[in-house]
Amino acid sequence: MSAATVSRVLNGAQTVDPAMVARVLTAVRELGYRPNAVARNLRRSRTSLWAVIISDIGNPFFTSMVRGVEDVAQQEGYSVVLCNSDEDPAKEETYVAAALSEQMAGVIISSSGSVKAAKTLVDSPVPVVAVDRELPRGAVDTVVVDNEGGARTATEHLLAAGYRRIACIAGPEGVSTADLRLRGYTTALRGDPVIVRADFREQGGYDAMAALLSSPEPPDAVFVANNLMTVGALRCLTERGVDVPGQVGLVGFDEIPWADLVRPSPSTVTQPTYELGRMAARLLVDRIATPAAKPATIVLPAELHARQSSTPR
Amino acid sequence: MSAATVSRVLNGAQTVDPAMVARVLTAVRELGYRPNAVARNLRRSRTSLWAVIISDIGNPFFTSMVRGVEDVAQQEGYSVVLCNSDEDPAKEETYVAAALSEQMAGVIISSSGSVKAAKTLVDSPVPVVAVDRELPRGAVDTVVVDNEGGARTATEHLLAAGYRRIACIAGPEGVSTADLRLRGYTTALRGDPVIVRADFREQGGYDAMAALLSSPEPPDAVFVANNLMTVGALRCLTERGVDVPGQVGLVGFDEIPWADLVRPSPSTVTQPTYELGRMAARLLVDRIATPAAKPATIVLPAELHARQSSTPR
DNA sequence: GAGATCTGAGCAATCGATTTCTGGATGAAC
DNA sequence: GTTCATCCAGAAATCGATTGCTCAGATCTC
Repeated sequence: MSAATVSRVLNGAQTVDPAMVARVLTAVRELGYRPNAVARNLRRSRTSLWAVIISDIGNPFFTSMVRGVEDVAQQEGYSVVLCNSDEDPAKEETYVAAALSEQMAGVIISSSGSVKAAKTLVDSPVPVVAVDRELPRGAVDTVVVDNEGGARTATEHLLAAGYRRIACIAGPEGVSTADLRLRGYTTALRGDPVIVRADFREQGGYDAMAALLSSPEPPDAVFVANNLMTVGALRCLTERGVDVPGQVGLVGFDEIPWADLVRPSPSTVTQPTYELGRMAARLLVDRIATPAAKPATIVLPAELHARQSSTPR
Repeated sequence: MSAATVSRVLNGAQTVDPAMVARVLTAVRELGYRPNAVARNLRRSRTSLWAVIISDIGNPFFTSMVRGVEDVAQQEGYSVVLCNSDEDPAKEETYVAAALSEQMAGVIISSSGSVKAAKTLVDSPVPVVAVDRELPRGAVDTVVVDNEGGARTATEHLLAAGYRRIACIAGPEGVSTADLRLRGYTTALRGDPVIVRADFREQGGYDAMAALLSSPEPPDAVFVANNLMTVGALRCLTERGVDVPGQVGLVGFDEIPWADLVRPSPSTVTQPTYELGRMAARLLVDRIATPAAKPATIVLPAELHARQSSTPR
């Protein structure tokens, strides 16, 4: 029999005689034949792979999000290729280039801020969805949480709890989540803002907290703009024997795994991370189906979980 | 000019005139030409992708390991496709089939126990490395930690600290790490073993701990066979107001992120997770270079980090 | 200056599956 | 009995880059 017939059988074409179908299937089984997906992709000029480009695979925020993406992908017949840019724009550009070369069916990206990578993506015909962080200057489908609102809520919560000198450990300039959370903080704050920029990593949070503590007028509370920096700040405080929340109150953005087992347990603004990934994947599915549709932006709510670290004074 | 010339330029062949090289390169730049990697892979009948099949993307153990794999991969010119089997043999089989169809250059797998997936892999020509968990019945390159030794050390540590009725919350039967850690525990233990099997997940650890506490003769210490179950056990203990280590001592296998911030901080047997991934990647590189070489097994040491949860009596 | 050697670019085959086109066999209709 | 529609399987083109082979033109040798 010919290859054409086999192909038709394996792709479920209707125009094959049942007896022939049976013959093909037994032959496939006996020979252990496995179609070459590379050749198929070339001929069809499309693949069934999505690239998900995230900026830190070690951050539980992203792993939960990826799970959301993955579940939808599996359901829709796609596989997910996870790319870890490690907050490095050069790595991000490499992965974007690879995704385009490999003719990926779609890209979901949480930008580490590379304008070049963003431009390459937007100029390409590949469907793109931005998740968690907006794509620099890109008019693409986007799923984010209400970063500004969440930060405002956190700051107002600290004010309501009686803290007065509230500092902010912010993220890197140019990353949309960092800037929006900072704006939420400054908007909510009465009095002068005290801002330390850090890098969204644990050590950065530690150093920023240390700097705040050794300033002439140390704050009586901090709002920390992401989970890893919150851990760093907490570690700094406990190492130096600073009483939390007695001497310094604390609220962090993003959830921390097993936050309830940490003492003092940190109050956090939690995001629906799984849902974030799920929505991004849904948008990608829609975009692939109708490439010309107008880009949508979905904003999901962030929620305050008050724990020990911000007990009212 | 012909496509052949362009191909030679882009692949750095020596047989092209410098003037021609320049012409090609400017043309490539102006047209924004991007080679189709799918076609290249088909022609060369190999790709530059590795599949890394792990059993739980939410477990920080794996994310750290993946980072180790990734760093070597990048260095060697490979990209990493991360596949999350979620401890589901069916999913694992799907991913293995996909990896073979897609002509992946290599596979690194932490088996969730599917014999079928293992057999498919071993029978295929694709280079395979097992990491963290041995491949069922597979004679392939393997990188593991000294699970039995680590478990023995943990148990002996509890004995030396004065605990006498030491129970074990073990992992699922048939998974090599679970069985070896259990053996280490029984070997080290003097007296009767008390064993509860669970599923390596948080809820499983919680339930197992609850069962132990409500038994007629509750243990005065537990050895928990992985990190997620350790968290579950700890949560159970703190929720019920059981003093740790006063009433019940605890040592867990695997590191827990920010364990030092948890109160009481859990003693753990830590593995060199990053190194585990790095070694697996190195083995894969070697295997790709010399497919006929004899399979190697590398055993890395596990190290006890004593913290508050196993303070001597 | 004739023949040998070398360089470099194009032609064409190739990877393996998909898909359009083609034609033989079968059956129905008149 | 002839014509025509239908069905199904095989032949062949195709996807786009790579690479062995070929050959024109340049360079070299004696």
